[in-house]
Amino acid sequence: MPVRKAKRVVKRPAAKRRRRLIRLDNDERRAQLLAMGRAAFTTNSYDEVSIDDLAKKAKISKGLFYYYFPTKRDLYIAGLAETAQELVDKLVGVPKLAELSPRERASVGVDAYLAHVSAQSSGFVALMRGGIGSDPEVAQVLENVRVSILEEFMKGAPISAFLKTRPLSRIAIRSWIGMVEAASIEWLSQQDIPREAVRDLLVDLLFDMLMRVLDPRDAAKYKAPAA
Amino acid sequence: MPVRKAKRVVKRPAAKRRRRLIRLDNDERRAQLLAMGRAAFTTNSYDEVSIDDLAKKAKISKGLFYYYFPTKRDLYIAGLAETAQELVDKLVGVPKLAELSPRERASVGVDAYLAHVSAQSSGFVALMRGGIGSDPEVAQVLENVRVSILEEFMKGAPISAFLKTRPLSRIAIRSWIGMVEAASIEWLSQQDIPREAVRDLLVDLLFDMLMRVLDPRDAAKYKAPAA
DNA sequence: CGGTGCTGTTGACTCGTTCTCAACAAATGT
DNA sequence: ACATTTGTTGAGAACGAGTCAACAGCACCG
Repeated sequence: MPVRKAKRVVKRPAAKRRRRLIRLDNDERRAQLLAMGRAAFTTNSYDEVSIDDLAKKAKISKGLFYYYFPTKRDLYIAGLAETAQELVDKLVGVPKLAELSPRERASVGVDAYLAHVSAQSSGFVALMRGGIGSDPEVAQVLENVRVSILEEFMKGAPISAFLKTRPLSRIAIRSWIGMVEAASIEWLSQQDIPREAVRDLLVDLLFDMLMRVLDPRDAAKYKAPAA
Repeated sequence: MPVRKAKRVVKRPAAKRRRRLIRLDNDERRAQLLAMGRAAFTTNSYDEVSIDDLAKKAKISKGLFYYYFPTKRDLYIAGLAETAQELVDKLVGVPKLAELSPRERASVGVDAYLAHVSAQSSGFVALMRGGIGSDPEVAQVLENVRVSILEEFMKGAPISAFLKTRPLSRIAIRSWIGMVEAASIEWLSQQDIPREAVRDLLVDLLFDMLMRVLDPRDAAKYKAPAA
């Protein structure tokens, strides 16, 4: 019979006082870890965050972390999705959106977006920078935010119709979104610009863009004031 | 006396045929590794690329890699900088740029940019997605690209003056750059849109933007054709 | 031709990090 | 009292970045 590797002897030194386990409800613990993870990822980059540290700060064993999240990436993505959802919720919560004209709707929406951005600045930057380079799941989260937001505050305007009929308009809309994000980030890095100025510029350019991309007949409806 | 771990005996088995070393010139090897690194990072994300693998593919020891690059990050950044430089060079190489009107210059510049983007699609995407989330050096490389390009094909137009006089114009320009990048990425993901259409849209919107941000007196000079 | 010094090259090793797993303990039945 | 479920632990496997002392190829010099 082959020599089996000796079973590891788990000796429990009687002298060492046993720390009483703290047993939490499943959801609570998960929530705790998720919150701590989000905090960590907004202040540090992905690799800088170590599960060992996280577990230490949460006063649990590393093993327990993996009982709740299969991988570190899952924690990251879960946090990102939550951050993203908060942004969407904030915008969806804007009251009376449906009653306004397209232009007013866009203005109120962009304003709410910028308000959120400035309130959550570091969280927003963390969301945008993506953390993990080109992870498809991360990209998906960002994609969902963009689509949700547009769908929401462009409801009523024939945006979805454009997307289908004119291929260029899809690019145009994505471009404008890219513009909003770039503007937000730049705006955060300067203190002194009033929100309304940024908002008006973005809204004006949105309609400038629509004018150039839409059928002339439809475009007339959205005619923007000249500069 | 405690049992000391026996010193590892470095035995050179006579039977084992010694592989003759391949000794390369310093620059050659560095170039080889950089090229392989760039290839790896354009098809895989930062963490997916392992120096062990890279060394294996280059048929060298891992130690040698670190003789040429102090860290993995350095390889990454060196590659990124090269990719970025290629983009800048391409645009700077556009002939007779100085002779054109601002609008034509912008148009030619954007066109060259888009041409490069479509030729180097995966390289461009790799450049934009940044790989490492919020690394300051990576951000610096991207920043340099943007500034160089703008400086180059906006030479003559009072861009730098705007940046100083009107705080909003800084945001406006960054926004437009964000727009160009977003448009490029979206354009790459659709096959069927002619380059000229994207180019014209971007240029038109650039001047729409200038109209809204500039002093009315200056703006008159850049009046864009209506949609 | 044999030394000598420089430099490209090796491979084993350290260290840190993600992720695994069998044993264990606290609650919850029955 | 005993059994079951499930939150929890700690050791360690697996792997990757980065280090280091020794080594080999080559040019130069006598």
